[in-house]
Amino acid sequence: MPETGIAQVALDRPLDRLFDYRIPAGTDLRAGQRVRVPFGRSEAIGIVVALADQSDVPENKLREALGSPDPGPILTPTVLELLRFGARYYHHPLGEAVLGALPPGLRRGHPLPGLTPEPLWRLTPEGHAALAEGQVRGRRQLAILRALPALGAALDRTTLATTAALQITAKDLRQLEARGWLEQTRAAPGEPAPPSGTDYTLTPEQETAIAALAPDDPRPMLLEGVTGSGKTEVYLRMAADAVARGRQVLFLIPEIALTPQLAGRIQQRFPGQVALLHSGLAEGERLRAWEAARQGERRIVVGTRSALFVPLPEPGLIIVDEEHDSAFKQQDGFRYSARDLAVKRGQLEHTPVVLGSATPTLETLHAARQGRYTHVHLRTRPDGTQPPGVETIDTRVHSPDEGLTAPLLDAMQQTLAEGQQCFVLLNRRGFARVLTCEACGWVADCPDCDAHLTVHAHDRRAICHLCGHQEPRAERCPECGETLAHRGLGTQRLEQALARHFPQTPIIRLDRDSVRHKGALEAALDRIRRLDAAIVVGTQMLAKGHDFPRVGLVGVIDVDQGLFSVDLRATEHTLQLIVQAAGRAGRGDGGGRVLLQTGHPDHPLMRGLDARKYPEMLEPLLAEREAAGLPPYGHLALVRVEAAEAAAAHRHAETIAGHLLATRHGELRVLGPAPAPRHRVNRRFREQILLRAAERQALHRTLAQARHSWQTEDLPRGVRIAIDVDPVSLA
DNA sequence: AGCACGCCGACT
DNA sequence: GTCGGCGTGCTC
Repeated sequence: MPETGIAQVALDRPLDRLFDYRIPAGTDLRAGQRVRVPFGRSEAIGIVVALADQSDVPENKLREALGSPDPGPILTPTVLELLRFGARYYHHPLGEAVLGALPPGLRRGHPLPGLTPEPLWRLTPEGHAALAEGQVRGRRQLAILRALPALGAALDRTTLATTAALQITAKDLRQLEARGWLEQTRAAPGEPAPPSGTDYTLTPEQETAIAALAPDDPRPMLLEGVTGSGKTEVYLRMAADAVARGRQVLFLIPEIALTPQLAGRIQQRFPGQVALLHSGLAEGERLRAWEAARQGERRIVVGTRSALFVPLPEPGLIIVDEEHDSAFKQQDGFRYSARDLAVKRGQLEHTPVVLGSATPTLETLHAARQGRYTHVHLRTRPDGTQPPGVETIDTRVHSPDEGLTAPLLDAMQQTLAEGQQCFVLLNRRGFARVLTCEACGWVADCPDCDAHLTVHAHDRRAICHLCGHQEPRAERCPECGETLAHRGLGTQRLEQALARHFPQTPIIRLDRDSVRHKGALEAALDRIRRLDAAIVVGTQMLAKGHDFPRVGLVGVIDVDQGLFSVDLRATEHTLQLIVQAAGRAGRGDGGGRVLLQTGHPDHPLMRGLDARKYPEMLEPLLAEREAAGLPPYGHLALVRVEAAEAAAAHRHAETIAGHLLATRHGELRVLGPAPAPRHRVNRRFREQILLRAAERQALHRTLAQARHSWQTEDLPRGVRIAIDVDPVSLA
């Protein structure tokens, strides 16, 4: 029987190996190509990872591949290499990593979509006139027309939809065309549209930053710039250069839903050339965007974490905006950091990487100081304003009532009187009210998790934020029969308290609950931008990337919570939050104030707070990390063991720890096992082991060998083990 | 992970 | 008498 070779195939199973298949005679399979294969009693879709002449698998076990849905590879060699690296680095099964990099449709074996060029739409003179004369009646139509630049430039449907924050169908556009208000034009790739307005002059710092991007320097560039310093314009110019050189740009952002403005701005600058990729897209849309990027049809890919693995035929530049954002770290399954792997991808593709942030992580700053990254600063804002300083309010002197102190209320009063807005931040998500008995101390807990149930203002239910468990809200204490009270402060309650203090002032709440519905965030952002004096209450979400022109004051209700928490990065994250929040204030005229309510105003960390000196502020943190051998000076990995019973979780965690100790390399500490901070979640118990190594290599060798040894011995089934390399949080 | 095979309780 | 519980074993 003539042999044409062996394909080594990655499959979407949590199995840490590849499967060999004979390539059918007359068929050509290549690395990166999808294959349909018989697997056990059924079939599966896999990706050919490598080809070989022969296999170690006994001849009688080898089976033949069934064929490929594609004419050739759909993943480029570099993306495949990146996935192999990632699977090795994060100690995750290759098959899950590789198949996870595909849009869901392709993973299930659907054919690649055909690409039909999307038309661009622009205003006709009649449309322009109709808009100017207020003849456009429908709200929807008005929104669509308004989203278009006044004259000339044209946008595709998706760009229009992002800009207008609407679902726009082809039918909507054809209707407007029939009215004579819109017309179609052909896509003309290559030329970016001019920056908003006509004469956007770059600051000298922006010019320097752009000039500093040397395509042949293998080092990533840290672009450190305060909020409002014009990082986006720098990105756009760099992207335009790459596109002009015939290259593609990969632009990673933490969360599209929170920053529709940025995505819209990129799309407006490169009409018809942007592929937008995020989990909010419908499956078909996502698939088409992916394919358009893969074919080189779209020159700019804007996307969240998972967009990192999009194959690009002509890569030229990778940008990671808000590089400090923890959304770049996947928190389950394949726990990769898209930010770190973006740096790796840049190396593999020989493409410059730009990491931008107002508040870079300690790791990034450290790398920049060591010269592993180039470092460019944008210190001034094009509009000449300065981020405000930070003031503290001593909560031991001014005791808060429902979270609010008198000095904060006074300052808000004054700010509102000047026609400016106040932002009030509650720095922890899910910090809502709990049901408690003031007589005996009973608290309503989740039956399945280590968590209190929280109550929301509207419905009559109590909810667990960890597992979603719901139950009717009890009125009386099951222990002693007393009437139950609602304790604790959530954004909802804060909103009510503020409404009592400022009955005449519009109050907008911005948190995960209030923006759950489609378009709710856009509506809220729009309302904030339209209003003058107003109060906005919210979580961290409020401090992220939005441009608000009239914020005169930012108040942080309980800064201590984050600043003095034990978790590895809590302090760093809180400092970032404060700086980002300060960046929201004082963008307009008249400066701005940042007020922090704290019980420790004399703490060195508190006294050192200055939003204008972010890196200096981190010095004490860096010193602490160095002394403790923590990142960026040491390297961490977390091994979590989960089982249905507490004793089993602990026993097996001990076994795993034993494997780790036995295979220990270099300077490596095995800490634990200890119950994980949230020991019980969803009726399962979790133990964790922390590994700390001076050298990265020691960590990886130990993990690889220990994992091998615990996989070859049989652990009972119900026990699950997850490895988190470079964990963002130890919780 | 799926998906089967395999040996013990309450039902048409 | 069987339908079905989820324990363990394998997938090129």
